[in-house]
Amino acid sequence: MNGEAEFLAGYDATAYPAVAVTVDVVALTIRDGRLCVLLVERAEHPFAGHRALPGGFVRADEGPDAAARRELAEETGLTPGEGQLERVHLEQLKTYGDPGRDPRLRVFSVAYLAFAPSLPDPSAGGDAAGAYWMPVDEAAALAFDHDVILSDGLERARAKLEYTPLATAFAGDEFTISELRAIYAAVWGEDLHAGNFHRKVLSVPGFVEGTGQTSTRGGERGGPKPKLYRAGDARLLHPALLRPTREDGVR
Amino acid sequence: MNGEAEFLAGYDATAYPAVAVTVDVVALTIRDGRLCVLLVERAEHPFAGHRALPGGFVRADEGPDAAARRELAEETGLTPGEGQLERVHLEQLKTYGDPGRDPRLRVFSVAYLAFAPSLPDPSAGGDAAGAYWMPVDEAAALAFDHDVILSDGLERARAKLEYTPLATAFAGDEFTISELRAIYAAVWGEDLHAGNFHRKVLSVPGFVEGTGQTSTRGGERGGPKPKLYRAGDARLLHPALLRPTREDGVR
DNA sequence: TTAATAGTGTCTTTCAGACAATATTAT
DNA sequence: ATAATATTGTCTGAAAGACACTATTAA
Repeated sequence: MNGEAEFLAGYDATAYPAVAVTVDVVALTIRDGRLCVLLVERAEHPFAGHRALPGGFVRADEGPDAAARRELAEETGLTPGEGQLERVHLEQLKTYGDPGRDPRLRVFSVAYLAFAPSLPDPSAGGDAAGAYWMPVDEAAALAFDHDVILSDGLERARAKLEYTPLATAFAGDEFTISELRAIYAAVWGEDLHAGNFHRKVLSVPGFVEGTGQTSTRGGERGGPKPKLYRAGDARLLHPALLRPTREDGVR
Repeated sequence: MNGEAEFLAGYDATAYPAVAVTVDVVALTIRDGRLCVLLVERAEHPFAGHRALPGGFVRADEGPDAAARRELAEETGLTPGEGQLERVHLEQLKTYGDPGRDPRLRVFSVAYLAFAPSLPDPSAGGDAAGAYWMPVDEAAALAFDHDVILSDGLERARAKLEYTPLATAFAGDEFTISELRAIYAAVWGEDLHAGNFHRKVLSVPGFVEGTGQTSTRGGERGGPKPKLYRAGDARLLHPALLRPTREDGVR
């Protein structure tokens, strides 16, 4: 059968149950050295009082990418055009559409993954009274299937840090190698050897480029003033930075 | 604003334009040493006479995964329960939902990627008179945005072969190292060094396991009888088999 | 001074890739 | 016999990881 073709040729919108399409965003940032996710507090049933990923309906005149960026802007209080929101890395994660995942009607949710540099508390901007950043290891019992979505997003984020330079999306314009290492440590949940990490990062072509500048201060507990770097022009890391303690082969 | 929550609380199905959700499948197989994709011939407008990826509407009682497997079964003539269809690897690829991608109504398509061992011609089974396997390098000018979906699917497939043992999903139950190498060559579009590939495959834990058997015949143009292997229990290849001529870093 | 950090050097092991060599089989 | 293939061996260079070392700075 010519599935889609045949179906749509005879499609009558009123003959089928209503379907809604939303976007949900797994927005990650680093705060105080911990990996945090943006959550909202639900006011309405179902799951009233539960935490959930920020999200909303895809409007008729926008694609899902635009909807995700709009939702992220609404929840974080960032406004388009100032460069901040544009610097947030946003990519599609996966679509969740099992029957019953929303008790009210059939909802397909296109989930997105966002990497943001440290942002002000979302309650400051917008009307998101119940929005905040929460460490990912404390984020549980989320509404709907958002626990699964968050888990999938974290795994994707951890994998992406291996073979892309996206860790720099968590940092400011200029950063030190130590700050970059802290990002990897927060996302992967394990410490990395400082010396080997330093040499490795500088050896990957296009990962970072030096600014020629040096930080005005050393570390909080001593140490020399580190050099400053900015993101390079590589889109893939080669060779990749592989996670350490991944059990071989995953049988 | 509590995006999804607020919206859905006040959701009235008749107050919003109709939205449809379909699945489209990029089903890949190897035929005569070439990577091929399953296509259908469209009979109806729009894009009548054009080729398209097989797909169809997600029914009310099934999730998108089940819908994709059902569509694949309908187009290939494979029937569930015989093991053949179950051995096809199927994974979600990406969702496409830009306004205007279907000229009739708003359609979100959840695309899937399938790896199948060599299958009979689809015209034999089912009622898919206009369905066939076509080499991917000849598949162009597809309906809707299916060129983009196919391109995304091919890139995903090429990447997956690097760090997963999914190449074995293109092979039969038992295969030789040469056959496995031919699969890599077909998907990546470049020849691989026989000696190095052989040693590499056997050195990755859990990639393949020997059957103790030997092929009954050597190659068509001579050579010793090769040993037979089956898929091992690894779900990730470590270390990975990286593609050769990828330009460093991709700036 | 003390302790912590930045950055570099060294060594070992693993692995990728080039290349060679040998044995086996279809034609 | 000839040519193609399967399989193993050898060598070189890249790269990961463990560890050590020096220089610099905050407290």
